[in-house]
Amino acid sequence: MATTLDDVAKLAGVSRSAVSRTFTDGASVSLKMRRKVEKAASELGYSPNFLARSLTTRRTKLIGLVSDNFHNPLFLDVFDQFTRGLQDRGLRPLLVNLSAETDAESSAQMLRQYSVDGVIVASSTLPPAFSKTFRDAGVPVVNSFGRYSSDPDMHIVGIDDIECGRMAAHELLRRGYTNIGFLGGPEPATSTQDRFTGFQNELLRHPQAVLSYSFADAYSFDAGRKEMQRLLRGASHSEAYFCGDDVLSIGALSAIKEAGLNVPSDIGVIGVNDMQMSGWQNINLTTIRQPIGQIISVSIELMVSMLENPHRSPEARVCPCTVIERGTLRAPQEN
Amino acid sequence: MATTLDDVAKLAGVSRSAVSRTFTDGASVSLKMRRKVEKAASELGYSPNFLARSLTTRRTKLIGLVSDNFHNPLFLDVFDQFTRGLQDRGLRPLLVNLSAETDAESSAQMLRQYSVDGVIVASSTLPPAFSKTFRDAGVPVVNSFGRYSSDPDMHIVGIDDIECGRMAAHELLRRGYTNIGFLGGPEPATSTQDRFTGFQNELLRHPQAVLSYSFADAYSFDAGRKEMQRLLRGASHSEAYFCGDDVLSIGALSAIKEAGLNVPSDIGVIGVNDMQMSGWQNINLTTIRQPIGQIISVSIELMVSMLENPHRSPEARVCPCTVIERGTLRAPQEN
DNA sequence: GTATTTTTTGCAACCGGTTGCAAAATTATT
DNA sequence: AATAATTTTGCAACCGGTTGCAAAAAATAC
Repeated sequence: MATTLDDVAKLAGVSRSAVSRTFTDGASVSLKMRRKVEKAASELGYSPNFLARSLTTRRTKLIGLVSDNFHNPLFLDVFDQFTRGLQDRGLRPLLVNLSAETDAESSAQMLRQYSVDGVIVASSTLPPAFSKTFRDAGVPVVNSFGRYSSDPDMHIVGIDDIECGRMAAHELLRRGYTNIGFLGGPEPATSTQDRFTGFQNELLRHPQAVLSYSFADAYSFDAGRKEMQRLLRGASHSEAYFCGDDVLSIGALSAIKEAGLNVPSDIGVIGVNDMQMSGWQNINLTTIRQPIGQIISVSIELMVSMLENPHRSPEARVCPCTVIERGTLRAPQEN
Repeated sequence: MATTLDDVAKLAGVSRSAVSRTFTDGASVSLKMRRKVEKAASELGYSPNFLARSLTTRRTKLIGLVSDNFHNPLFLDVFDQFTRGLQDRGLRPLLVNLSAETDAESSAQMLRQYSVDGVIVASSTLPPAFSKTFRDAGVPVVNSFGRYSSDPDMHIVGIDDIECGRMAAHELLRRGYTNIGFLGGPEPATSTQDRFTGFQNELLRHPQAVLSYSFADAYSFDAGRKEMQRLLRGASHSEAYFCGDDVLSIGALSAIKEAGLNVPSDIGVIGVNDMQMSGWQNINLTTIRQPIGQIISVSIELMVSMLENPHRSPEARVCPCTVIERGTLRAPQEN
C-alpha cells in the first residue's frame, strides 16, 4: 500500500538508517546521500509514518483537546483558535466531546492509549479530578477556563472570576444603579460562585446598594429567558442585572422585550464573555470581555513549554477582563 | 514509564501473545488464562497502546475531521454531533481547521502521515479537489455538506440546493409576495449558485413574480447587514428576501429594524439552516431547515461502511429540507 | 604519503504491539 | 486406556520506523 522506508532504501540503494536520517532533522547525513534519498523518496511519494516514528521517539504530537461545552457559541471561537494555534506549532488536536453521557474515566484512558503528548481541558465546569487523572499519569495537562488558585496543582489559565464580579458591580454602581440583581449561571459552578462573591463584596462597600439574586439552570438562552420572565412576574424587579454570561443575557433581554419593557431605560443588563454575537447591532450587549484569544495563546504556550520540560511546576495564569460598553446599560449619572 | 505488554506477561508468567490475545477481541484464550492476565493487567494498570497496535492491524480508528467553517454558529452543532457520533462508534476525530492561511495540500499529507482510517470533509466551500487527494491515496472520504451530483466521484452527503431554492420561492409565493429578492451568500459558492437556480426557476413559473438579486460577501452578520442596508438605500426594495443563510438573515433583519422598518409587515425574510439561534424568541426567523443531524448521521454511517468495504462505489445522499414557519414572513394570503 | 581526527554510514537491536504456525494441552471418540 | 480431533499456548517474525555503536570513508595534520 503506502510506501515505506524500506522501499525508499532499496530504490536509492542505501541503508534504512540513511533514509530515516534524511527525514529526521538534526541527524547527520552527507549532502550527497540526502540528494540520493530525496530523489528516491519523491519518486515514490514517500513520507514517514508518524505513528511508527512515535513508537521510538515517544512523541506523537497529538494533543487531546477535551471540552464539555459544545453549546455555547463562544466555544466555536475557542475551537477555532485552539486548532489554529496548535496546528501552527505542528501539534494535532484530538478532539474529545465530554458531553453528559460520555464517561470521563474512559475518555481519559482512551487519550492515554493514543499516547497524546498532552491534554488541554477547555472547560469551566469539568471537575478538577478529571484533569488530575492526566497529571497523575504523567501527561502534561493545562486547564483552560479553569478556576484560579493561588497554589494550583496543575496549570490553569483563565480569568479571575471574583474580580470579574467586582468589575460588574463597579460598572453598575458607576452608572448609578442601586437596586441591583445578580442573575447567575448554574449555582454549583465555581465560576458562578466566584463571580457572586466578587459582585457581592463590591456592593457591600456601597451601603446604598440593594442586592437580589437568583440563578439560571444552564448557560443558555432559554434558561436566561425563563429566569428573567420569572423575575418580571414578581412583585418588583431590580433596575439592572448582571447575568452569568452572554447567551443568558440575550435570553434575559428577550424576556424583557417580550414583557414590553425597554433596555436600558427600564432595565439594564450586563453580561460576561463578549462573544461575537454580543457585538451585533441588534443585540449590542454591554458585557465583560473574557480575553479568549489570550487565554488560548497562553494555554498553548504553557503546553509547549511543558512538552519541553514536563516537570515544570504548575502555574495559574490570570488574564484580564475588560468592560465593553455597548447599549444595554444607561449612561453614567452625572453628579 | 507506561506499563507494556511485556510487563504484564512477566508478572502473569505467560507469553506475550497470551496477553495480546486477551486484549484483542475475537482471539482465542482459555478462561483460566484470561483471568490470570486480567489480574496482572489490572494490578499494573495496563491498557494496550493503540498506536503500536495500529502498526500491525492497519487500523488507527482515527478519522480526520476537516472543516473551514469555524465562524458559522451552525457548525458548533455540527462539531458536537460529529464528535459524539464518531466517539459512539469508537472512532476518534482528528480535527483539522482549514482556514485560509493553512495549506490544504500539507494538511492532507499530515492526515496520511497519521494513518487516519478515513476523512470527513465538512464544508460546502472546500474544492472537490481536496477531497479527491484522499480518494486517490486510497483513504475513505466523505464530503458532508457537499454539492449534490447524480454521478458522484466520491461520497457526498448534503441537501439539494436547487430544491432548497425552489422551496424558498414556493413559500414566498404561497404567502402572496410578488416582488421578491434573492440576497445570496458569496456568489462563487456552488450552494449560492444552485439555490439561485432553483429559486429563479420556480419564480419563472409564476409570471406575476418579479425577481431582483444580489450577493453578500460572506456568510456573516455583517455581510448580511451591509447588503440589506445597501438595498434599503436604493430606490425601491423587494417585499421579501430569501437570504443565503441564517446569520446573513439575522444581519439583514438588523438592518431592516435599524432603518425603522418592521418585519414582517414591511419586509419579509426567509433564511436557510435553522440554527439554534434562529428559534430564539427575539429572532424567530422563518427559515429552511437543513437537517444537519441527518446529514451527520448519514455521513458517519457511510464512513463506517467504507471502513468495512473501502471499495464501495461512491454515493450521493440527499437529505430533505423543510420549511420552518416562524415570524419573519407574513401569513399566507387567503383568496 | 602516512597517521590522525572527524564525519558518514550500516548493522542490529529496539519501540509495543499482532499473528501464522507448530507444539502442547485438552477434550471427545471408540 | 489409547487414539483422534480440537483447543490453547508460545515461538518467532513482522508492522515502520529510530538510534547507539563500531566500521568505513572523508577530511585534516604532519
